[in-house]
Amino acid sequence: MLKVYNKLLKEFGKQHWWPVTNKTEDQRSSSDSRFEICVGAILTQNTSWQNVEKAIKNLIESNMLSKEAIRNATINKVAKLIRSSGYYKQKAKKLKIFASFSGSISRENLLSLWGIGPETADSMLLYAYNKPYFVVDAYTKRIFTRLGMIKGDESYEEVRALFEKKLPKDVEIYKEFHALIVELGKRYCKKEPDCKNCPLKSDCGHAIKHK
DNA sequence: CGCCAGGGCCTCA
DNA sequence: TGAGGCCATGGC
Repeated sequence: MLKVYNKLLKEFGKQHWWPVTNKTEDQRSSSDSRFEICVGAILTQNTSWQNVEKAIKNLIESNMLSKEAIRNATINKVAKLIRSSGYYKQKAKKLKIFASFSGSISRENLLSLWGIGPETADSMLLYAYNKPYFVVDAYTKRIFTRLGMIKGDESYEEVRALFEKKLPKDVEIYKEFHALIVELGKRYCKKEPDCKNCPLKSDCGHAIKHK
């Protein structure tokens, strides 16, 4: 597991995922940047990050990227701004529900909110709140199934538990590893994988079978 | 034109 | 508790 991480880190370098907006030009507070990460986590559900970036840009330009602004806006107003991220009516509702949540941020509380499932909750906890929850996504399952390290029919929680058991409990490693997994999934371990050029081909039984 | 992207909810067995 | 349908835009 750590070997895979180190290989990917060497191959791709640091990914620096979140926070996205450059904090040089405006003095956004850390709570602003936290909220922005959580918004991104919701908007990117089953959606390419490019489409999400446009939506976030629209929110910023309308001065709407804050809990208060989203909480006080109508669903339609939010929906219009985030249209490019897809599923925009659902996501507008999800954003409003999250922006209206005033309890403490725990995994259990996040999961109790409509629109926040395990991956979104863990993304928020890890990237916005620096808590050691490993984020499992479709790429993670696909890649580690092909690597032969899981069977592929495990539940989200089972896969998460495996990673958290195998890896040192280190937030920075969790953040970087998940980002690297996404990068490998996008570049090589696609639905139709490009095994020939994959940096993990020497470790991967799947790559050997598929020439 | 078809396929898919940094999922989650609902329904129905 | 798990499979299948649904949500929707934009890039290639």
